[in-house]
Amino acid sequence: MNSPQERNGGFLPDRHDHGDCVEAALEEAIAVCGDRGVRLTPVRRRVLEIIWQGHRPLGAYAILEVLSGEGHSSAPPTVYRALEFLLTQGLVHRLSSLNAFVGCSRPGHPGAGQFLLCTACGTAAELNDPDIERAIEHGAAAEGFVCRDHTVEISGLCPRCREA
Amino acid sequence: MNSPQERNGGFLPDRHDHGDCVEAALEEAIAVCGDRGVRLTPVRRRVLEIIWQGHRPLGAYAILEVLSGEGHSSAPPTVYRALEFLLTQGLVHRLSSLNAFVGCSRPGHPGAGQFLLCTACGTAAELNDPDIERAIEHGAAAEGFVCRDHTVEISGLCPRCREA
DNA sequence: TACGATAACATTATGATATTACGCCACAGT
DNA sequence: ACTGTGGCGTAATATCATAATGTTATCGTA
Repeated sequence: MNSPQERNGGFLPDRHDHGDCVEAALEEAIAVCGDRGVRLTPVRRRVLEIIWQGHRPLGAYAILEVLSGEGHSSAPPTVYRALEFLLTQGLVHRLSSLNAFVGCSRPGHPGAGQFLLCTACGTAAELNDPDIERAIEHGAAAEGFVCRDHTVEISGLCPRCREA
Repeated sequence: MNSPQERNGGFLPDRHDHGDCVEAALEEAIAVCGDRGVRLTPVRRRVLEIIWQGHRPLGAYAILEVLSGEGHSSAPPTVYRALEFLLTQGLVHRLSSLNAFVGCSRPGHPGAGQFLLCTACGTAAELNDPDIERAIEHGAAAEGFVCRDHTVEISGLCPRCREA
């Protein structure tokens, strides 16, 4: 287990106790929401769980399918509302190159993060590399541009797939 | 006018001869396609022109609308096929955070570039900042990840909008 | 407990983006 | 002229996301 500040962002070993991952993410989400006085309702909580269940980005309609299969009467707005909440609270990230969502490994922290997306196995890893952030900030400033947000999504092969 | 190697990637002054921009982009595209023995057909050429007509990213359906308004009988596949060609030849870039397309300022060169997207006026500027590329490559390598491609899209305020 | 305000949610419909499938036609090489 | 290929037109459909409207749940207040 990593520190509570940065959990499971990187590529993980073949066998880790994934139940623990999900549980830890949930506990932290509960804590974050509690601190902020916002409500992690059952739907929101369940969506977060579903997202954490894989270490790979999940599309909104894939989440919807899981929800629907559980008896929750659900339609797209249900999922998108939950996602919007989770995004706002920094509990998940949106990957625009995949139109998909992934759990945030540093909830409660600012910053957009950078993502490594394996095109072979679909897993995602989150970086929070200050050098990358600095380089971006610097490059933008050189053009007189003020950064508000950034999307950094790197596709390629993860350590495991690279060998195979 | 900039060098033929890097044209109009950055934010431009209020009044520049935009007809020249478009014309130069087209000439270079013709040259690149000629060198490679691929065909810049009328549809492809016209789509490239339309994209270059603004310095802002344009959605596929916006392009389609322009084409349709010109008597070309067009449907989504027409545009997407042209875009796919232009992307393959490195003549345009796709901005996944906007689902939109923008002319490449360095056609014929490798690399994905980085983009500054002004949320106020909608203009886009392309960077090709080696420091950013290095930082990304380095950060990825530290995770044992092999980069194939990357998406770097920075949203914020361009120099002009920042003042207003 | 009852009340009113607000946040969360359900439902239906629709908008926006992108692709599949199929067939025709133009053009280059023979 | 024949033929193979690539490019394009067309219709249908898949995929991703939001608008609009009304209902239900929750919370603070009395």
